[in-house]
Amino acid sequence: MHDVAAAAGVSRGTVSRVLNGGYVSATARAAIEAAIAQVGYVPNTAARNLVTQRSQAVGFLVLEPHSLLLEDPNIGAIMLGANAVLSDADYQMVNLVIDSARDTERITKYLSGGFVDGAVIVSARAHDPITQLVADLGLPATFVGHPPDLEQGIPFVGIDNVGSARAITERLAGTGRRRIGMIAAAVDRDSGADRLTGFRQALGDRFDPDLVAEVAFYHYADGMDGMRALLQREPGIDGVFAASDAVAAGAMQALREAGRAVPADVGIVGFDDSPWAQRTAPALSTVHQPAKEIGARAADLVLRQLAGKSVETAGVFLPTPSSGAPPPDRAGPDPPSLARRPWPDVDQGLPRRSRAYGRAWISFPRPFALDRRRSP
Amino acid sequence: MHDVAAAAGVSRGTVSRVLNGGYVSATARAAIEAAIAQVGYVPNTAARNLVTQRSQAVGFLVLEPHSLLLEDPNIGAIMLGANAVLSDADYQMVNLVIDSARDTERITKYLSGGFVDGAVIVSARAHDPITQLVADLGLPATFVGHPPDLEQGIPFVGIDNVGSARAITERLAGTGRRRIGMIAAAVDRDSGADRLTGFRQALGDRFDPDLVAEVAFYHYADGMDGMRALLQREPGIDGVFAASDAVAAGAMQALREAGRAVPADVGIVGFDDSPWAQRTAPALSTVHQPAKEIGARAADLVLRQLAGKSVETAGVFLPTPSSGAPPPDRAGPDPPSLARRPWPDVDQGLPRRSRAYGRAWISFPRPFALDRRRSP
DNA sequence: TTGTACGCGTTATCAA
DNA sequence: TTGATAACGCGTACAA
Repeated sequence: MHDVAAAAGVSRGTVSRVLNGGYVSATARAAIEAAIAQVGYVPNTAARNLVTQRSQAVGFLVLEPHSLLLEDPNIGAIMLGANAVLSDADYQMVNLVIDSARDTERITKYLSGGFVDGAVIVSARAHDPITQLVADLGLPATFVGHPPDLEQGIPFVGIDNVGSARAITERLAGTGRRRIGMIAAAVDRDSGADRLTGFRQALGDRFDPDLVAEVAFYHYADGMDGMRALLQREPGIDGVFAASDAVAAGAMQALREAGRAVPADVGIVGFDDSPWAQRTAPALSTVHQPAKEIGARAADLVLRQLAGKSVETAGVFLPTPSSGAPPPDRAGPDPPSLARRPWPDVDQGLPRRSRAYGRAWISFPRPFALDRRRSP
Repeated sequence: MHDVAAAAGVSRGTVSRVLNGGYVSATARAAIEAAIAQVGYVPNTAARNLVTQRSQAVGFLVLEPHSLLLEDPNIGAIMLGANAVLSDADYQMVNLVIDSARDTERITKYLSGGFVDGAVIVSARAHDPITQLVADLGLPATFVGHPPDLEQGIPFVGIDNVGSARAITERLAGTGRRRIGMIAAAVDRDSGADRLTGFRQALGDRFDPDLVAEVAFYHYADGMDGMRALLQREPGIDGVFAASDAVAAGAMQALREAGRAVPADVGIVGFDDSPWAQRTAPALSTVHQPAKEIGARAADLVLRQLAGKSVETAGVFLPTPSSGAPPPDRAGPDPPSLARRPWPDVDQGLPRRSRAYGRAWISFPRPFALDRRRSP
């Protein structure tokens, strides 16, 4: 900058003003811009951050194993949605995966060091140290999912996991399955716990804790393990609610290995409406989750806080999968009915169908992939 | 820091010394550490960066569409490998996806602003502006894949795509297929171009340009499109080399829709040995690519430059898939033979088998998934 | 409209 | 071993 000022024959203050907007004469501005181009000047962000106390960056915190970032298209889609909003506002999104005590330590430094102005936090559990840190720092943040009770005052955005899980379980039960189990993943996260709750609610008296296999993550491999466990406990199982599509895909693999036909012998439903749901054979019925929009809203809530606007700290529930109304951008004037509507896939653009069922929107490849009467 | 110094009754210089290591008396150190805890002091990284001219962060640049980061387990695995090495050295990896002119602009600022000390660059093409920027900045960097000719002096790490593609194509041809096509993705990247070259070399006189469908990305959807195009051009096609496993999975879906059986009617091979390869039915034969290690080596090369060590700028070719030797950590004393060996999957840990075939290591789920004589 | 000068929070140099 | 003090590169209040 010194060089630029010298080349343009002005003071550094004037250079700074043309960079940031201030009263500058046209001649001075022209001279400075020429000098900038000539010298190849780029502002030093560290110095700017130091004085402005801002970084123009927002962290995207994921409290899951690194591998899940690749496995789980749901997290990926949330990330994409957040990134779209952030880059649009000229913020740089910084991915921060916390998977160990060492990660926690390094990222604690990162967050407190002024590297980010705010954060979107995914998969936080109560008592996660990072959650506490964000609160202590007063870092503008938004949770994806229910916040731990501690952190009131931090907004969140999510879906009605309980209602959606209940709805798809009821649908599964409606196909005449008698022994219905669940592969419940990540019950230490609110999403996992809520989906289990919804499953339990749907089954009521018929709920059998023995038919719930708990696994750690929304992971293909965990789906295989969970399904094997269920088969061992109850060979007569004929229906399974998998906590995510990836889990469902793993479960189907385990069933194939066990020689069970899907959906003839065992019906499976998933959750997320991710690409997994279509790439299984047969394609999965699943709950549509507006993952990209969740990410976008979460990022937007961070940006609003950054702009000093007021924000509802109570939380935002996106309507698509759970409120009984179709997603806003596709909503017709009528209340949701059983009429089919075209539905774009999460990220492939392949046509699917969705239907309001109870309080949930369920996405499926055929009228209903599980109906025994329709499968050969 | 001022507060800490005051609370401990020392100068800021002494505080800085206990933070960064220097001669400090035990009593002073104790007093300062107590003060740090009491005040809840965290160093300001922006200020530190300003004076040290370092950020302890390394960028992971991907010059692909955002969605590919989710779709392509290969990029993901490279990222994981890089991140493991970087976090181990207490560097923060920052993900930078460049997918538009606006991204380029924002990330240019980010890179020139001192936000990162170095970069791992994936999928760069010649003449990518970012490539030029990195060279101009003198930013310590490593390319994954061949570097564009321009940027000599920047090291790279890759595999022998030509040789591997040739080997697996020869294997495919060896199963008796007569009309063999290729779905060539990303031919504007070196990996895509090289795989096409290898395919062409393997077929020699039998190479028919009409049987090559070029698609933009290593994408499931592109695989479907490519396969449809091939089927239209040559209904009698009976073998396909897909440029990646995701492309192969898409191609299989298209074949399924067209009523062709795999591998009975059409044999397919892929590339990457990613989870895609196992989750298709039947599972794919594919070229094993040590993606995690590629990422790790690339990150390591950046770190070495940062440490001022000399680095071979010519490039590193990892031996696993292409050099004719088995991967270092699993290599026996003997030269590779046709004997089977157990092989852990890229990230699932499921057992697979690999075999040296010509210059490439090929990973497959059965003796050879394509052998017609072995499939019903 | 412009230049001057101070301060942002650290590290590094030097003399003590 | 410690304490002053000068950078680091920039934004901005203030004076001109």
